[in-house]
Amino acid sequence: MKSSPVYQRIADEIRRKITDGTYQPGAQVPTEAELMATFDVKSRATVRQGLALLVHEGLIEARRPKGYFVVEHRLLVYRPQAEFRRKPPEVDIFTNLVAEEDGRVPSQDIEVSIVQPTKLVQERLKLDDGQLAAARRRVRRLDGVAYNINDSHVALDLVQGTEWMHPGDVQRGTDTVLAELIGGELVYGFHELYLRMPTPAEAHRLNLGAGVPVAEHISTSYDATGNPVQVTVNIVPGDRHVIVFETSREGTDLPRIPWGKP
Amino acid sequence: MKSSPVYQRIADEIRRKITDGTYQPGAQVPTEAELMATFDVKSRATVRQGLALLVHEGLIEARRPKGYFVVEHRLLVYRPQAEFRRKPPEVDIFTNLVAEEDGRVPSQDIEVSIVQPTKLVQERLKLDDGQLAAARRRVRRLDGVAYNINDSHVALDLVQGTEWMHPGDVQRGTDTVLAELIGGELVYGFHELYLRMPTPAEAHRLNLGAGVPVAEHISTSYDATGNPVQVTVNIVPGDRHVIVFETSREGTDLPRIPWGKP
DNA sequence: AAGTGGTCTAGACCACGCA
DNA sequence: GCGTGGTCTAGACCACTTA
Repeated sequence: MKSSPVYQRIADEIRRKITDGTYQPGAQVPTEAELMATFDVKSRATVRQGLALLVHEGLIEARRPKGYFVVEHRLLVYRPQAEFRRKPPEVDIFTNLVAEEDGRVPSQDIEVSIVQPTKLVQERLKLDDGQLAAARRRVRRLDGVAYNINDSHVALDLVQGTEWMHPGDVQRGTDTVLAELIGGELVYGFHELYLRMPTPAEAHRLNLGAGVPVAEHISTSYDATGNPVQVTVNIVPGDRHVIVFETSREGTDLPRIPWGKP
Repeated sequence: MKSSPVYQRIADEIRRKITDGTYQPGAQVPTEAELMATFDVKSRATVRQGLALLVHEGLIEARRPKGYFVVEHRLLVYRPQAEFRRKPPEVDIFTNLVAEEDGRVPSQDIEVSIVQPTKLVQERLKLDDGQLAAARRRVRRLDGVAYNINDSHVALDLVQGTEWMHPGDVQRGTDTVLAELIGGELVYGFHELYLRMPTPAEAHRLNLGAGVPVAEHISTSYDATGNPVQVTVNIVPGDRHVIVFETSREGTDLPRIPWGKP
């Protein structure tokens, strides 16, 4: 049995007090100076190393010049398949989510452009080399703070000059527009979730703390003939969302099971 | 325009070379001593601060005494709903996953116990206060290295003395056993994904690097009458898995869309 | 103005694993 | 043995925010 480094013991002690409830979410933990005293450590670097551990675990955050505080999270429900569960999709998934929260005001920035598709998009949409795509980029906010990033892509020749490319809210829903254009509903969704730490650009756009991972959610929508129509890349921050979906045995109707936050 | 701190510039420079392919996955990045020279920095602490940034972004890892290296990931497909897509589930989801990889040997440690249910389990299984649960804990490995952790819970009185509590492989599949016990299939699954950094215990059990997030995947299975039967908590490391699932419009059969890794 | 964390210096000794 | 990163000391000055 060898003893662990001092900075580890500092982190372990504070972590224990967080998980056992001694330090509640939102409460302040000791300052660097206090920790130097209680652990009889001679250098700030040592206690800072311990605190950095907890910061990168997403347990605490620094609020200068107050000190370090236990983080508190308010999670929204993020439902990848929601668009398939109501017909027609009279409301956007996002506004639907927010309905479950009270008194917070949703908004979104929308930006539409014509792009050379990335390899990711090209592969999933089965685009020919050189074929262009239209991109509809959204940042969705609640009371002004960004909640997630959502970039949809379709083949340019499908939507050029249509409502899909309107850089603002589309009342009927963009999926309805797409359904008209292809002459049929989007009936099938394929979802991939990649878990990783955010890039600095994402962390900046979404105001993410140091210990907050994201899911890169790539959703590909198909029509009834099995052709891919739309690829959407969502960046979903782990500190604001719980991702929720349902599955059922083939040939079975989904029972409606109410779900409240745990 | 104010200039960024030195350790930021060091991290930015190396990150750029990783994302643009100058440093390929598995390649070594400059050592601390080399970085001190090229950035004309006087203290190891400064370059270490920059490298720590990249470590916590999951981009590089230290291999003592060689230096720092760009991480490389091999992702397995993790399909939360797989159990609902074949009948009977002749193979376990996990062994099914591994079938998509070649030449790696799957194994699992299984451990069964009787437990006081956690609040998480109690709520989802709708257990009465004091009602006990059975837990079936698995660590699933590939070539000996842990890939994920999987703890299933059911009401004790449902499975006491049955095959479900056998602490080893159950050839017929535990879901088949459950179906027999309740006299009907598990037809519906409700899935919650929480993204976070691992606890030190999880990081140790799964051998996770510093910048690797996990998904806590809570899957609740229901029978045809809408009663919850089983709650499974999976810890899914982001550096070894892509989480994949499908959705379809109500009343629509899923087309079989083949999927290769991107 | 005071106190917090943010950045950086200039050293020291240690632990580990490869040649 | 040698070079790597891991841990720690003992300072310094700065930036920010709130009281």
